[in-house]
Amino acid sequence: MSEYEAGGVPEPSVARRVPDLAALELLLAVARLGSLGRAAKAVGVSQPAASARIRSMERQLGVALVHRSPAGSRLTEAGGVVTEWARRVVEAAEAFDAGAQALRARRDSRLRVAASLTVAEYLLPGWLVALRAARPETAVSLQAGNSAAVAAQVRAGSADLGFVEGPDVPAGLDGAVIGHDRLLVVVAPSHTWARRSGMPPAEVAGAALVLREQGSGTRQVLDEALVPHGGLGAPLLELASTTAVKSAAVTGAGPAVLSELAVADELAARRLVAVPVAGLDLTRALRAVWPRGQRPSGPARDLLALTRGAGP
Amino acid sequence: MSEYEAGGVPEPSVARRVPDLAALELLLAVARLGSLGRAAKAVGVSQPAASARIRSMERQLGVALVHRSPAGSRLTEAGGVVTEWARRVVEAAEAFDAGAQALRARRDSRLRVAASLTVAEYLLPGWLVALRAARPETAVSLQAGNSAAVAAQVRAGSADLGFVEGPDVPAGLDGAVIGHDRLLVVVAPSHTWARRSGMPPAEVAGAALVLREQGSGTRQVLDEALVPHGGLGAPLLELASTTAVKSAAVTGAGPAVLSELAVADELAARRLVAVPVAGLDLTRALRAVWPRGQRPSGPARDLLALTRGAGP
DNA sequence: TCGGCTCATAAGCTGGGGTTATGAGCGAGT
DNA sequence: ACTCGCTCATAACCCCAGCTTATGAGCCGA
Repeated sequence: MSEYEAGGVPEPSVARRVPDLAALELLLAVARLGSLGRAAKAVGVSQPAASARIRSMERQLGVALVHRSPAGSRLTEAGGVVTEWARRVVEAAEAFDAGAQALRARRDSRLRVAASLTVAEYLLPGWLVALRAARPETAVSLQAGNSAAVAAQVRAGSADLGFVEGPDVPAGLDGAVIGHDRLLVVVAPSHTWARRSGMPPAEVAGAALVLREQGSGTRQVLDEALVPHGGLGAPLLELASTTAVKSAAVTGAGPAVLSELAVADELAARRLVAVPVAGLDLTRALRAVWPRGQRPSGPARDLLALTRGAGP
Repeated sequence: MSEYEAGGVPEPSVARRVPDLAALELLLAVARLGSLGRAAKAVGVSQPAASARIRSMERQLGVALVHRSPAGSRLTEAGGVVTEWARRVVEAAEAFDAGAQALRARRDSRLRVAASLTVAEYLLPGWLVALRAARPETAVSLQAGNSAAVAAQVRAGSADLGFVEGPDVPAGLDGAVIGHDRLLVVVAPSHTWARRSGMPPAEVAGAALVLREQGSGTRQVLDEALVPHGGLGAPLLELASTTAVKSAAVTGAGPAVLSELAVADELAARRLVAVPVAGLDLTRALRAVWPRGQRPSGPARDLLALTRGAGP
């Protein structure tokens, strides 16, 4: 739906209906500390400001969130639920922040990481949050690029640790498989395929699919995997970004093929359904890589320890 | 860490470092539409405002996000990665919004749902987002409460569909198991137990744990399950909210016992580690319930269809 | 060369959200 | 019983982030 809003009526944005990040953080602080005043101090504003902010949030949501009393403030039942939802938003923001800081920090960081887009987009932020919790002093810099560029950077010594996807360890590097990325055939729940269990690969190959453009990593994997099954047919749509493919699939444009990492949320929320395809292997390894012979140590080792079992 | 900020120095909030939700939405629109002007229209602001907003976002993050050209605007490499991170934040906000709207909407909605806290906090928002995508016209109202209250509401006809946890279907209602909620013993990765694989239940029972207070649902389940293993020992901490227990565990206060739904994020990001306990069954069913004999139809049926396989 | 798209710049307004200062409940301790 | 210390509320004021409209300047294709 949101795909088609370009010329149409601007759909009232969520931002209008969801409180500020600062307000959500304040709410979490109130939940934790049991008092507006202390929460105010914790987030660095005056007590009246905190009180007003919570009140305007209650007005905006149309629900009482806290019981205010001279003895302190407790969450209402609805407040507790809302707080939990708020926590999810704030956590996503923290991941964003961790990633953004790494992106900004160029050289001179204690740990310089180069990562493929898949890893950078879907896995790294979580690791960075965890790393920050475990080793707050570690400053991480991130350089995102395709697997070849990552390998080059690690080889050149401008990155201490790299993350790549693909079948082989790049030449001149050592590496360890840290997980797998599987491509899935996904459709909107309303699509006919959603009820199929176990499609023949040839039928997938012949169907009109929503895909990334030629040359993208996922497209390559798909092309190769389908060669023994008649090769990939003419695509329905070729889009330039994973996100675009995803929203096309969600809006029911047609079946798409995407990394399971990219669609995990959509699958969980049933916005998309995975269609099992019998005997089609669309798995590729995710690897951490480092200069040959130099086992990661220090910060690189810390980060590596967090990545075990990435991708299901 | 954040647990102790009450009296201390206010830690600079993420909100300061993460752009506005509106800005993130705008970035997504630019990514999707390929032009500042069209993105501006899509989110309902003027083109200069959009341009300025993106620019200030780039300044804030210290990274160029879009290539501006007279032919349109494309994301930079970093911009693509940032956009994906932004998408996560916006999606969490959308879940928040879906939940908040349901909470606000009282009677007269097309679908009145009553849900236990666990379901309301962790599962329902996702379902509501999916429902909104599939059936935008369905207005949902949500009433959160404990399982007894939910049963009462469904029985009284003030809710069309209820979600409860517990071993039995409440009297007078029909129901279907839609998933399971398992309690996990979790510790910070630095804790000694983090390396244990397969603890004896008796050792868990005897240890000083971080727990919810007496009378909470999770506490009850734990108490009962540990009776055959010597009963629950004196807790290390008794806290009033799931969130409080969780942050205590994350900061290393001690082992905690929490629903896997509550700690899924923390486990994924390795902020917490689950400790396997051999032969201890801490699973309880999550059920959808409805008035005896009245199979859900219409909107209730739609929602029910989305809940299959909730909880692993 | 014109028309249509792009983005940039300029000037001015507005209001949300902040501040400080102060008051008013409630409860615990002496 | 009084007072201290916490709670939250109210009032008056201020400021700047972000909006708007109006306009200009590149680039491209017909």
